[in-house]
Amino acid sequence: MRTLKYALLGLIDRGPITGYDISKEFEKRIMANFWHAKHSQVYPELKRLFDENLITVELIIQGEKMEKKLYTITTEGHAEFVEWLLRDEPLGVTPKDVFRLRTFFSDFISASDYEQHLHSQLGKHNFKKGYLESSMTKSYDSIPQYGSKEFGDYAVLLGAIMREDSYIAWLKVCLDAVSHQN
Amino acid sequence: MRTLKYALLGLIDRGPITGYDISKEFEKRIMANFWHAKHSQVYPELKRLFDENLITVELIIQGEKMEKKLYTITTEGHAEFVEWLLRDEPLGVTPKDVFRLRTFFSDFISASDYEQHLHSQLGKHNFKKGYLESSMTKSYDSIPQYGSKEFGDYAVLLGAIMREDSYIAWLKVCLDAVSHQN
DNA sequence: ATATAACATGTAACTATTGACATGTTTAAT
DNA sequence: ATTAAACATGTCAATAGTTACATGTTATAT
Repeated sequence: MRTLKYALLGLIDRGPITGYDISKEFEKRIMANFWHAKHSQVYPELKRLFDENLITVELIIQGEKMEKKLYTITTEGHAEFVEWLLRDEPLGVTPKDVFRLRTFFSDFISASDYEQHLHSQLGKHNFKKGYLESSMTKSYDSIPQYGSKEFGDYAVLLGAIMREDSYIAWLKVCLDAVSHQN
Repeated sequence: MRTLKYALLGLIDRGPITGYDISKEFEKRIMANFWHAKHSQVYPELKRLFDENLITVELIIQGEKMEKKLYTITTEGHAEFVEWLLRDEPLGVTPKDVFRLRTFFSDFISASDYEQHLHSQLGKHNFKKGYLESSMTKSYDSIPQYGSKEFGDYAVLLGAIMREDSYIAWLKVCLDAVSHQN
């Protein structure tokens, strides 16, 4: 499906960007809430997009001699990206989730061991939710206008918070069910 | 991380099972709500678990001559599985989501094109939610006791329904935001 | 009877992803 | 001055996962 290709094209279509900054998006920024790739996957894919004439590259020097590569989208690149954006694909496979897998097999461990797991998970998801909510209040006090870059950022951030809320609610239901029974 | 290894060990630990039935779990059953593997990945992994002495195999004949392989867990296999179950691992990377990726880049398409996408997604997730809810009402009228196989089944099914609910709620917020602005 | 779907097990080639290796520069803090 | 963190770009080996190829059996419906 080459989804990484389109993730890169989208970022480059927003304006010239380096491979390093693209990798940062995947690892620390808003994008990390729904896509991920290591730099070892990003650099070869950029090379490939260049070979396919979907992006161009400009070598620039930062400071004394440090080299950077600035990638820019081509007309074909933009066309292919928008064509992908408009596609309506079937729902992909449900995402894998190791904690749900452990829950599925929880009958192999004691109620108190599973309860401990649930508390640990709750802590991690509450922490993540807190971080997401602070990003939200820091950046937005109202819903950005559709058509701006900010709308996309806002929508996926909101989606990430709602996903954490739902996960936390599920963990609490599980905790309730377990603790009322031992 | 070899998570597939533990997913297989867990299924086999519930009782002797064939590779075919394991594949069915991943593709059609409750398990499909949080893990997935094709039979082309399952068969080689079973071979590997056998080589590692974590499972044993018994060849049985179904009907006239059709061969089946029944896998059973060994003492070491059970020990390794429970050891994994009790592990507390850090939160993995956030799952990839192509629709969130499209939303992130929605400023490249018109409001009405994005609105159409949202309606399509809503249809798919509502359908999935309906299917999950019918499985739920068909199988459970109360919360199963912790420690039973049924508790795990129930918990992950409930989690899947809550996940769909949250996704649908998010799609509706996006739809609201877009339709009030064009 | 016969066709279709489900049962049953595998391999091979390819794509996607990760983790480790490898190297060098610039900025900010002490 | 020096050190640590961040900047910046790559490769390589291994693991994970998908798609297509390959083959044969049994049960169910027409």
